[in-house]
Amino acid sequence: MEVRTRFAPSPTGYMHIGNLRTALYEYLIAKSQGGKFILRIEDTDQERKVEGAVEVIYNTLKMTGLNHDEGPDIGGEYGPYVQSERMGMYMDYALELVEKGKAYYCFCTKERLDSLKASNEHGDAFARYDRHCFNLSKDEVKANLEEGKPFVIRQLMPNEGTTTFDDVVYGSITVDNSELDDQILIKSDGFPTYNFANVVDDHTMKITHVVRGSEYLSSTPKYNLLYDAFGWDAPTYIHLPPVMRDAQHKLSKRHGDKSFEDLISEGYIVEAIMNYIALLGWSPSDNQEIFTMDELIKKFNISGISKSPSIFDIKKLTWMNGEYIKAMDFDKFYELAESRLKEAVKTPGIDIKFIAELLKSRLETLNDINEMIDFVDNLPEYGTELYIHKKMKTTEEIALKSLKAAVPVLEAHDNWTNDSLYECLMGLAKDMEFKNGQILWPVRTALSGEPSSPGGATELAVILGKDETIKRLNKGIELLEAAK
RNA sequence: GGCCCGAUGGUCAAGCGGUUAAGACACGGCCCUUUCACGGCUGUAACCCGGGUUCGAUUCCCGGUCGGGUCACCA
Repeated sequence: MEVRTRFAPSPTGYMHIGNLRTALYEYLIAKSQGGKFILRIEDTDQERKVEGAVEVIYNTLKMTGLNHDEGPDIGGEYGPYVQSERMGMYMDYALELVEKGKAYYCFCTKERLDSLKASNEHGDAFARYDRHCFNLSKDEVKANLEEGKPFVIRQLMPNEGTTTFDDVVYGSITVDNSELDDQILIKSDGFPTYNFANVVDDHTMKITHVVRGSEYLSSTPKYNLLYDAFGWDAPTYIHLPPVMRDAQHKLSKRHGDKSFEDLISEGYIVEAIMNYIALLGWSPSDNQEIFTMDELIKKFNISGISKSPSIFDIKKLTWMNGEYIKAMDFDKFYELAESRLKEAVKTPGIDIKFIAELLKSRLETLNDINEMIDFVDNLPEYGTELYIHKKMKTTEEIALKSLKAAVPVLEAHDNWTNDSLYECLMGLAKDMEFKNGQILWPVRTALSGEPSSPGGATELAVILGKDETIKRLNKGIELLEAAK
């Protein structure tokens, strides 16, 4: 049988990292077995409707390469794929259950339900419905309906025995049926509850593997009973442990955790994000860590999914992002970095591409760019202690000598390329009987005004050009003289 | 509170009755080097606790602790 998984997000306007990982796993489970990945939009909550939110979902799937085989935008055999467009069917299915004696009308008012809860000794959250309306006779039900009394339809749970289901990652789980509440299937406004719509949709869309967060683990017996009531085969369940911010909190946008688009705008690479979240809760049978999507499809297996929650570690993502940047071919990197480079360097005539080459192996995120090269436009204020470097064997005195010697030599030098400049300064070091570092470190420092820079002395000289280089060298001399 | 689930270094994680308990991130050190970064080498650091079962438990069973989830006319 063909494997069919579905991603069923609510359009909230952003892509939550936990949801994205769920989508990834759903995609991988389907694709690793040659199956189909379906997109269904769960927009029944009209109050939470957000403008443009569905587009965010389409865009994210497109960007990440999680291409769906069926969905609202591309159609398919089992549509519609937007839940709000499927409203007609749920009532019929619910009535079918009433017919079969597996569900019943309930006319209880909110007030009665509330008082039921209030009288519960364990607190209002723990009260189960008392089946008051299950005892209504056919005639009473009929009379109520004719009267136009508002009603809901409830699922009739067995009051004895246990229900067991198998989850691929958590194994066999059994609960007492007495724990199960007669949950509402159809609300008084005629709309289905999520629980009911989900089962009907998954079945009618022929979903074979239901992949979702572990928060649904405890309601799964109810779903299974629903499948049984209809006489349908239940799908294979794959529950996923949550992605956490720390040991006790799930990742949540509301508490300031980053969404997918936040990460992108902070300079993270799509592929790195996907690679990283693939490893949050799943591990391959070998030690591979860097994966292309195709490799993931090939290597993904459900048995590698873990049961325990994982904490989202931005540091490891950042490391991985750096790996992706380093491995990327230059043209692609330049394309991604260009706007940030141009934002960071405004001085005309600067060779941005050359800077990009220097930066590529030094960046962890694209957002590091600005901070790393803002010295190009403006030499920062710096103290002369920067000239002191133990390993380079430099002191302020040596630095002053170096800079003073370097200025005339460089003024006379015309071939302003890295190799030529390097040769030139090395020659100077030799003439002065200085160590290489004793020339190069002071020059680098004078040119950048920073303790570290994305290139050495000669590279910075190339970036800045001859005039600016001489100017900054003289500035360095001035500062060192003043510090004497 | 009832029920369900989980627990290996700071983090991600391998492990599936016998191991010197992998690997990665982070952190420290060393090397390379014109700083930084890259690269290479290296170090610190873990089986939640108590009972069983067993010749032998990180691994299996039971109890506890801690953490999470769930118990809506929300999804």
